[in-house]
Parts: sequence; C-alpha cells; structure tokens
Amino acid sequence: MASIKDVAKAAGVSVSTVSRTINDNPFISSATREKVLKAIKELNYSPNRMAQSLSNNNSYTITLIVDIENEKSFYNSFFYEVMHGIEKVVYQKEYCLIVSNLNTVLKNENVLDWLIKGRRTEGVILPSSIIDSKTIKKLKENNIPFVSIGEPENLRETINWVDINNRKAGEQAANYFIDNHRRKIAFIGYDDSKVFNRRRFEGYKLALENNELNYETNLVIKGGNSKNDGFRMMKDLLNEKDLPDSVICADNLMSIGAIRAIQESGLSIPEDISLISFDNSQIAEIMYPTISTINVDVYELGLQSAKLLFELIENPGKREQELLISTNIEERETTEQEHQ
Amino acid sequence: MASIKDVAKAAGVSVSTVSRTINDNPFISSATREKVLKAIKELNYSPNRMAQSLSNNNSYTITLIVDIENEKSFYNSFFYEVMHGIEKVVYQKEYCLIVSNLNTVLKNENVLDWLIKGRRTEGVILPSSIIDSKTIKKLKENNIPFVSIGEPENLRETINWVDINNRKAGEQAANYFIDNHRRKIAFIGYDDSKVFNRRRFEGYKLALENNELNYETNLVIKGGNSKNDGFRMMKDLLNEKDLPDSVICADNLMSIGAIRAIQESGLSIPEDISLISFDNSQIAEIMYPTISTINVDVYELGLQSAKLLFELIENPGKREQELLISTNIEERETTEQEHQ
DNA sequence: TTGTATGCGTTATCAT
DNA sequence: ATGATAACGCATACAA
Repeated sequence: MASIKDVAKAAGVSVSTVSRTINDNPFISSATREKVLKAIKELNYSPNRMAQSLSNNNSYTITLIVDIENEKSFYNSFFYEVMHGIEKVVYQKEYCLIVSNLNTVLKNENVLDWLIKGRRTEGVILPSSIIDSKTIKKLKENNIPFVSIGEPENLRETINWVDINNRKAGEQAANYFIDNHRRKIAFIGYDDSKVFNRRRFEGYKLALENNELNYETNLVIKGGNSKNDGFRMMKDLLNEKDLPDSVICADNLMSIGAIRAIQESGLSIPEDISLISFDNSQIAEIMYPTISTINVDVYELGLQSAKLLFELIENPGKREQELLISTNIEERETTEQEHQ
Repeated sequence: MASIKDVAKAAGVSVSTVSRTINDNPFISSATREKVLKAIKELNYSPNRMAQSLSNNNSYTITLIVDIENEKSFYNSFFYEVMHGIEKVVYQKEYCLIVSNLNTVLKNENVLDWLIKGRRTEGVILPSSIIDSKTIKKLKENNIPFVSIGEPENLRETINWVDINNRKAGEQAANYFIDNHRRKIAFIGYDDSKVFNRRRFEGYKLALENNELNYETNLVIKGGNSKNDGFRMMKDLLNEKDLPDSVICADNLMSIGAIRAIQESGLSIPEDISLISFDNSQIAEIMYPTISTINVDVYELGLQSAKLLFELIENPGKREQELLISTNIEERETTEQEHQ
C-alpha cells in the first residue's frame, strides 16, 4: 500500500506538500496540487486513518452503547432503528460507528471504560437507563461528549438528551378520541416506574383537563406491557359497570392482549371501543385488526442524537440541551375517522 | 493521559521494558515487572490503541455491513440479532465492532472501499446479497478476510459463509407433520428467487419422498411474504377440492394472513389444519393462536460468522468453509403434540 | 509556496 | 534481562 512518502516521491515534492494537498491547505499552488493529485491517483493512495488518528489525536469514531438485558432479549428492535439514524450522520461526518453491548466486559472493566482508556472514541450515545453520576463523572473527566437516548431520571446533573415527546404523544392520543366524541377514555398499562410511560400518562391527563372531562381513576389501569398483561387489564376494565368507549394502551405489546379481550367480550372495535397504542414497529400493521398508533419515530431519535453529539464534539463547552421528537398519529383499523 | 514514557520514567526503566510488560514478554524479571505494574496502576495508564494500531498495523476492528434497502425497512430485526452474536466474540477478542449500512456512500465510494483504503478493518462480515465477483476480488486483493451471512448464489468463487440449515429446516417441518399422521402437507410462499426459501422447499420435498408420500403440485403455492400474500395463498389452497391437513409457511409474516384465512373459512387450527412457520422473532408468540415455528437461531448465526472470521484472520490461507446452523422446532398453538 | 525536522505512542531490532 | 533507537504514516511548527 502506498504511503504518503511514495506519493511525495512520485510527485517530486515533500511529504508536507502531499499532506497539505490531502487536507485542502489553501497555501499551495494549483500546479503542484495537480502533480500531487495525479500521483495520488496513479498510486491509488489513500491516507491511513490509524496514522491520522495518532497524529491528530482523533479516533474518528463514535460509539453507541446498546442496552440488552440478555442475549435473547433483542426482540425489541428499538436500538436497531436508533442505530440507523445515528449511522446516517456519523458516516456523513466520515466517522465510524462502533456498537457495543452494555454488559460486555473486557479485562474486568466495562466496554465504555475500555474504549475511553484506549482512546478509541470521540463521543458516545447511550441509553438513559445506564446513566448515573459515576458514569457522567467519568465521561466528563475524560472529555468525552455524550448524549442520552431517553430522558434521564433521578439525576442531579444536567446532561444532553434526546427523547420522544411522550407527554405530547399521550395528549395526542387523548385529544384524538376527544375529537371523535369519545368521552370515557381509558388508559391501561400505566407504569410510573418508567419515565416514558409516566409522560404519556401526564399527557393523557392534561388533555382531559383541557377539555373539562372528568378524570376517572377507575379508567386507569396499572400494569406491564406483555400481551397477557394487556388481556388482563382489559378484562378488568370490561368488568366495570360503565364501560370505556376508548382505550389508550401505554405501550405496544399490551395492545394485542387488550384487543383480544375486547373481541372475546363480544364488543366490536372500533365501534364500541376504539383503541390506540404507541408504536413504531411492524406489529401494528400485521395484526387483525391493524392497530392505530401514535407513531414514534425512533430513526429520527437516533439521527438527532448523533447530530447533537457532533455539535458537542465540534463546540466543546456548549450548554446542555434537551430535545423532544414529535409524534404523529397513524390511523388504522382500531379507530374510525369520524372527525374528518 | 499518561503515556508509556511516563510509566517508564515513574518506574525507572526504559519504554521497551514497559512495552514488554504490557505484552507479557517472558524475558523480564518479576522484580521489574512489579515495579512497572505499580507505576501503571499509579498513573492509571492504558496503552493508546491508535498508537498500537499504527505500530502493529492492526486496526483491532472488524466490520459488519448491514443490508437495509431503505431507511424505513428495518422492521426485520434479523441483522440486529446477527450483530449481537458477532459482538459477543469480537469484544472477547478485544476488537471493536463497527457497523455500517450497505448503501452508505462516502467520497463517491461505498463504505467498504472507504474502510479498506483507510485500513480501518481487519475483516468483514457481510450479507450474501451484496457479494459479487468484484467485491470478492477487492477483498482478496486487500487481504481482508470476510465471511458471508447466508449462502451465496451464482458465484464461481468459493468463499466462506454461514447460514441457517434451511434444507434441514424444511425437512424438519415436513417430518413433524408426517410424524403427527398428517398426509396432505401444503407448502405456501414458495419463492425460488430466494436461496433460503428454495432450500426449505427442497427439504420439504425430500421429507415427502423419504416417506413415500406423493408430492402434489397443487399443494405448493408460490408467493411473497406479506400478511396479505399469506391470506391469498391460503384462500387459494382452501378453494381446492381436497384440502390440506397441514401447512408449512415458507417465511414468517405470511403465516399471519394464512391463519386468518383458515379462521375465516370456519376451519379450526390445529385440528383441521395444522400450521408451521419459520421464525426467530416475537411475532410467533404474540399472535392468537401462537404460531409453531422452526426456530431459526440468528444470534448463533452471527456468533459462528464471527468465530469463522477470526479463524481466517488468525490463519491466513485457510481453506474455505461452509457452515450450517441447525434449527429446532418450537411447538406452539398452531400444532398439536400427538406424537408424544 | 514549499521543504525540513520533530512529534504522536507504540513495537521491534539490535545492542549490551 | 534491559536499554537505545528506528520505524509505523501522518501532521505541523518552523525555516527558507
């Protein structure tokens, strides 16, 4: 493989001149530039990134830490979509994207420490779930810019983060029903241990209040996100004396069980009970009936995270930012479109 | 950040000695080793990977090229699961995994060229779909070991590849039905433009022949893999005079439509028609009924690919290998377990 | 505008 | 067993 020296020799100039040509240095005559460019082409030369890295003290690499509880739990393709958004901007910047699992351990330390100590990354994008004061301290001490995927919780420090606008999303869901003359809007799968879930619930409540609707506690069911959870919660709801005319599922999987419960009870969707869920995956489209959702653009989430990260890399000392990605409603068969 | 020089100074030895200590060189007295180790700990020293890369001419990085037709088509989490398998072995080897999209373009060249020319990768794992003679030539010329995810097609060259044992999988599906005294086994979604699909079909045929069952062409329906495809194909099948007693879906999504069609016709699953599909995702588990599948271990596929890649990296000139990952049957509600 | 020399942090060769 | 030094490929301060 040709090195910068070979090019210099071939072009009859010094290595510095070649280096300047590569890096678009303005102080170079167009005559010699042509010579150099010609030699570069003839030798099929391309700078060695490793050497550039060492010289510039820049790894030209950013890292995505992915949060997988265990090897078999990657059902949820959330991070995969996030990754593609990130990828887009990273390669545009001529950086590389390295991906690693949160619980990878190397030489008795976690990947993040390993990457930082090896000077292999210029910035990191990581899930809010793993961010604590210790991690923040470490990253800051090493001057590694980072952005959190998801709103962090229980944190004294202000950090940069990007998330879906879940409060607005909850509001959107409730407003949609209200616009469609639904008045008894249930919210199932409420789980206040998860920020995104709590935010959606807040939005739901807010929309009710803004429309002077009563907030009925018996229409809010707490629970998890499995299909069985959804089934049970919906059953509970259907056992009440007065039924809801619409349901917001706080997360995606539970909606499948909930729909099943409604169908089993003999009620029809969307006529008797209209249903909306939150999603970004194919599930909503493959079910019978297809599920109306507040569409969550996870690709955009990744894209914006990466953009923010590069802003931090390029302008150190920038103020912390919080960014919320807006959602939109995707009407499918579990809702009807009366209001249009 | 402390460099090897700082450590040398602190320990009162030369940089060579420190380097030897780091690299477990045997010709070093335990006394000085202790001194060096102590200094390393005190200075919190860690070797700079960029410098090691330059000196050793090793990027300590391997690349996964992911095949995404467009930004919105990452529904299928196939590559995400593959990635986790790869990740596992890559970091075990203290390498990094960089991930990039197939159609990323940099400086008028594709990522692969860019990575190779920048000496940023020691090996690459890429989908069979993008492997052609030109790509092979390029990789071989640059001495970059590579392994294909999936059996390649229309290739003169022999290359290293890993795939699911799809023929065996097809056989497994058919044999399962045969063992359960099903005799009219349909195969829907046959698509001979896809290797994995064709292999499954071959296995299906093989199992029939081995059991002296008639191969009935009207029980084989060609088609795609959408839920609507599945619905239509199953409808076609149900319009025949003699119905199948069991159905093998050549791919996952179509099974959802197929099940729907059976249900609409008033037949029951699995009593009247038993159904099996191929999958590795959550879909099979969230449907009503849950779908029996030939379980495809995509994580293992990634893991083995990476293992093979490192074998190639460590033993250049090794003979080409083909590796098939075996499948197993996951019985769920669309089949009954008579044979046990 | 161009060239020379030095440094980036390692490893490897050759002494000792 | 240890040390001095060149080399890896590039960027840059300084000199010309």
